[in-house]
Amino acid sequence: MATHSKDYDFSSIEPRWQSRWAENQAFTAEPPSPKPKYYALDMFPYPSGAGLHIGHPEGYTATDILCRYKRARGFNVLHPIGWDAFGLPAEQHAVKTGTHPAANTAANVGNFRRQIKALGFSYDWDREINTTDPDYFRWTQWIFLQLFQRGLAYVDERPVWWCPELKAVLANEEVVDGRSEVGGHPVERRALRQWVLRITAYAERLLQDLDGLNWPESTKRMQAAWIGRSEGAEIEFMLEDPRLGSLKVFTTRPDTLFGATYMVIAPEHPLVEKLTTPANLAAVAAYRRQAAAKSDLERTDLAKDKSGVFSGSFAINPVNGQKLPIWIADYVLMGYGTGAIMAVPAHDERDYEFARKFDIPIVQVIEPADHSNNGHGQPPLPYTGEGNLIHSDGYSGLPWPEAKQRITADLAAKKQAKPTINFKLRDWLFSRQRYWGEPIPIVWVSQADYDRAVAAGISGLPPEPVAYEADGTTHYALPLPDSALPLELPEVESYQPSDSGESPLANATEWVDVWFNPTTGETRPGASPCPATGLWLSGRRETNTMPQWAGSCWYYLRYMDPRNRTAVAGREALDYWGTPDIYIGGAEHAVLHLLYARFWHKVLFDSGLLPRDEPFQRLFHQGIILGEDGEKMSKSRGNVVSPDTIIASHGADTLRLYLMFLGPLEAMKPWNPRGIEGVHRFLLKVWRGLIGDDGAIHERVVTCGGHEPAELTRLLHETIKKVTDDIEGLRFNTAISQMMIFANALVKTSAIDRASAQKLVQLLAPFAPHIAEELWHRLGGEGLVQAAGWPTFDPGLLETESQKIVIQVNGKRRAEIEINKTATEADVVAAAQKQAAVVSQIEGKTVRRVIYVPGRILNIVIA
RNA sequence: GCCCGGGUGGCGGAAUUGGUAGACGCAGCGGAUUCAAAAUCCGCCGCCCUUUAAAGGCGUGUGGGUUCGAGUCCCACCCCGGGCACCA
Repeated sequence: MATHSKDYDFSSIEPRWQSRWAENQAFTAEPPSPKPKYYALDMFPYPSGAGLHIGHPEGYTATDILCRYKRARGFNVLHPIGWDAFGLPAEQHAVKTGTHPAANTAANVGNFRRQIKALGFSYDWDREINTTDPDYFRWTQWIFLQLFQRGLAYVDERPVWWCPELKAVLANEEVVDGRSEVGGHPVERRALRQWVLRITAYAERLLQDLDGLNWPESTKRMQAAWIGRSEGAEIEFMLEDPRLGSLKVFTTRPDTLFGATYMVIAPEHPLVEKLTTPANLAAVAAYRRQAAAKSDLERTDLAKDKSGVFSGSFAINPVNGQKLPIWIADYVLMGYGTGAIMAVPAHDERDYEFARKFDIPIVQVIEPADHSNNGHGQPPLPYTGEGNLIHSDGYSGLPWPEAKQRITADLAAKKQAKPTINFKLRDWLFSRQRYWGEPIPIVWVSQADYDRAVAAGISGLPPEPVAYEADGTTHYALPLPDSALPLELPEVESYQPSDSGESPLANATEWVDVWFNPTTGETRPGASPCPATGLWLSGRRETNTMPQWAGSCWYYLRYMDPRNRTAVAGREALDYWGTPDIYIGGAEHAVLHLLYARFWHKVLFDSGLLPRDEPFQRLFHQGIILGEDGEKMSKSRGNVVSPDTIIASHGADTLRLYLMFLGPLEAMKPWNPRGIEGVHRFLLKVWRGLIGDDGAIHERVVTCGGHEPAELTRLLHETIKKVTDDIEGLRFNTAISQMMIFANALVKTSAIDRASAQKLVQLLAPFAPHIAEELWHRLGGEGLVQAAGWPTFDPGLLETESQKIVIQVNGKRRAEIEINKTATEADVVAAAQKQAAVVSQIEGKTVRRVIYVPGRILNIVIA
């Protein structure tokens, strides 16, 4: 079955073994069994037209090494791949060419598949999935309906990013610095009806559960910061004019309440109109118009320069009855807390800046605790550090955390405050006005029809109806029953969104306007007469589609049981495979994808569908591979390296090895085209160390024992230990170094036992599987190398009788001695004192101290 | 501005709990082989002083500190990369 090449001919060896693996179904995951399982997950790619980027095989090689290693160790391995194939680039291509995005997507997937197969990854191709496949997105839609039913999906008018150039609505994450992420076109704000998922309901758990995860700390911190939990209190301020009621603010610093000198409400705050006195009407109106015109970008970018107007009204400070002027300013955001604050300029940088600009009094109420000791006057304001209260009747002298508790409790007793927790995390804007996404399986009906559906007892309804108002009528959301899934995309004439921003689906009137039977999910064209029998409602389909995140929120579940027709995945598969044992992918998904997937997973866990409440126990980010010039690879820079080129010139094994040898997996590292020769030479060295010029086994490989030098045996066992430890720790670069060291010894040795040679090949197999299979076969190995198990090392062989001790004088290395392991400190000192270099250093000096670290170092300290 | 991560030869990078800095590889230099070249093999390869060698001095971004001993720990600073950015 091996090739007949005499020298290392990767171009014939690699395809040969790839087809052999396919024929043998070598990487097909076994059904659930008592065998231990190992599930390694790659972030599946978006199949772009550009083909595989060198960064893809970096992470994929890492998981492949782990999987091949685990298979050798007897694990039942699940190593799947698929395609995250909905998305904007395919849609834009469709708009441009008029061809269906599915055609383009299929072509790209074909290209990606070819490239990935050429790298020899041990994927279970029977489990390949594609998010655009109706058999797949049927379950994406099903999960959406679970969210809907649990009251976690609702509709709302939301200002969204509209890009006139792309004629598309963009999500926040697709807008960078006021421009579209794709193409860099300017964007503006528009209010549109949107689906929103209530991820904030899970904020607390999403934050709490980060604790137990084996993730990069930086990623956990980023998620925690994104969720942004902050503890404080909502405090109610009565308005000076009691007819106007009260104003609620959120603050994390109730202890500074005596320092409040004004209030601020956001320009969008509902009380703005009531609070504005006639004299200020014009100024306020002008300011609101100005604020509304500002994009979020401008609002944050011009952050340095505070702006605002006085409303003319006052609020009453609940602790001291003082009158506080109420300002309107856009540095307060309507979307957070109550959209109103109490401003304490002495202890908040933003309030300080504002107060200085508008000449508002600044009252200090906290002083540093050690202030009285240093006696150097007041701290510079604004002072945001720790300290004790001053100028706060009844609380002065208290440390601030205690004052915070007491003031909150005292006001709470009077029903003027309540302890509150706020999150920065916002609900997830879940709809897109696009064609190439999962249709949202919802039909809109009138209130009367909704009531009829309720009366008919249809299932899947949320606790509260989801509805919106337009043109004076209210529309109610009815879910498609499971039996009507998948809801497929209709054919459309144009993929171009309308200028109004509605999805291209809105133009598919036959699909959109229907007679809908909420019990069976059946529909009939709306233009035809209402069917005579059964419950038929006049409905309009939802025309928004889901964002690209949807399909990737749960794909790791589908891999466990990808052809299941009746569930996301069968219970047995879910219980056996659990969740991935490792998930490797780029750090660019640190927040959004990983947070959204955690959210969905928790919802499904709450539905009793999943055995565990976190999807990714262990997460690892591979680093970015930069171009030769140290810059990010990009077409425009012309520094892109294609895997195809390298495979053609050096082979997949060399590419895999080199990607791992570049540096630590997590590091950002530049591509050096000359470095690849080094690892290629290493493979050649292994080949020539084991295979003679005639293509037969090299004469140094002996079958009868006793000829292999003990040194080589010891090095082999050191190598087994090092490679094993390094694979477990994802330190592939140093594992390869160690194999190189062994290869250097191999070509110098006169003899190596065949069993030792086979062990070397087994160690190499996860990294460079093709050459390893070939050598394994030529060395007489049975079957595939992965079936041969994993070599173990003999700790006894790693022991030596003598040891090297470094001799230092005053901490500087002066000599080293080789001495028996049984030597005592006195023996070592005596031996050291015979060393010429030591003698010349200590001659005529007094030895003050001797430090001996057994087996390592002897330090002689002299005066 | 705030929060992380990182600065080690010409280059990518190694270095247990603080214990020989520079493993492995690239590039470079010298040699062997060759008519010649490629490939391959052998040797050298942090910097400085020294004709050479021996010996020595200096070296992990900068400046201090702790320690018998610091790439590793502490303090201050500089530079690079990433994230967040009026969230009260």
